[in-house]
Amino acid sequence: MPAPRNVIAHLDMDAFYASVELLRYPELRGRAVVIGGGPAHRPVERVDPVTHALTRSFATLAGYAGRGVITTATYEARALGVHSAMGMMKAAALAPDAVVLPVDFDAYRHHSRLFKAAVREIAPRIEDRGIDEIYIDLSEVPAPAGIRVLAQSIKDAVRSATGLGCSIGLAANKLLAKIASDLDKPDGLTVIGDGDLERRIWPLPARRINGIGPKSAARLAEMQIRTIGELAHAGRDALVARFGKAQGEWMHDAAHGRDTREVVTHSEPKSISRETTFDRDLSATRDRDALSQIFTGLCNGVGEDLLRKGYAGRTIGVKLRYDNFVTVTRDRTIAMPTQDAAVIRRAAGSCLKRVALERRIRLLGVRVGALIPADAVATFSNTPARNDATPSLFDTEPAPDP
DNA sequence: TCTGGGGTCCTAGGACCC
DNA sequence: TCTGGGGTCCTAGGACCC
Repeated sequence: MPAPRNVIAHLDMDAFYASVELLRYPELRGRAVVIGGGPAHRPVERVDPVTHALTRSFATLAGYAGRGVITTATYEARALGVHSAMGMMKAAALAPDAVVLPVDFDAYRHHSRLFKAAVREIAPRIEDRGIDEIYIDLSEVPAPAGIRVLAQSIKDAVRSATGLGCSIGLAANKLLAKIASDLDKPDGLTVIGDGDLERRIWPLPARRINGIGPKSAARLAEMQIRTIGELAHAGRDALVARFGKAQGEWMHDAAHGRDTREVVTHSEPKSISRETTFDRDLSATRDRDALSQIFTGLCNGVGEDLLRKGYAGRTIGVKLRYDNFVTVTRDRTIAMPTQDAAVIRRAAGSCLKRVALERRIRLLGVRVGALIPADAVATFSNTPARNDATPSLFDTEPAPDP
């Protein structure tokens, strides 16, 4: 009888958005390409009237003006120092000749479904981690030729289903599998076995642990902790003293490669939101009409999303970001879950009345949380809500403006 | 030339309840 | 007329991830 094994894979698509774009524009292969910004930078196509040959002209970063960040860069662009989340204008200074393409989420979602379906054919237990990543539980999947061969067959299946490459990390848990998938990108296949922790994981920066971000990394650096190995030797008590019990103990365990999280094959959404950053910062007084229109549009958008996805929610909130990048949120819980844009707008409008509107605003968002499936609303048992501002049927007051 | 949009989870204080 | 205490809900902010 074979010993029970725990085999977890983390699969990460290589430069996903950019790679999907290269499927349609193969002439860009080998060039620095970045994805980001709005539809204004769509390539212009021209058919020669005589030869009927199709030529496309692409926008470059040099001609880019406006707000926005890079969502994905090809490896050629990354070699020039451009990376995701970088402002477009900063990227333009580094790589003026890089081609810019607008984001096309519909296309990425389509290819996302394709690659996940291909993986599911081989290994049905997968956990969604967004559009371009999954964890795969391979513990029960037969691997007569070994797990490396099994992982390679998954990579092959993804490529034949989509034409796209991916990197896979294999380990005994999600934490190590995630680190492993990043070790040999692109087109990687990395196995982290029981004896590999000290040699392959400990030299890495602490930041590579999923859950240690820039703030935690900076605080660790203050303690002279920069690598995962240094974190492992830091001592539980010192970490608990600095970060609190939960986070300190978690960090210590993570540095020792310990992680007991399951692969979660199904989850329900907790919130649905829409937000937008304006082309220029808006004033609540001078741009009142524009702001009001945007606000209504966001509420309608969230309402549509709730309807389409089949959810209703009772915590309605707004988010504002001022010109100085300070962000505030306000929310309010109503008695009955809703998916009605007018109800959302009324509740969100009342939240808006509780924020300062002196500074100029660069972002406005609307969120609905505490979701339940829409078909469960009829049987929703209403725990008497405090602070309840649900408008009744008799409430004829017009919806407040922002 | 600053810094998107969609999410999740955690913390912490106050209200409220038993 | 100093000092309960545990549990849940609500709200605001923050860290982090893709």
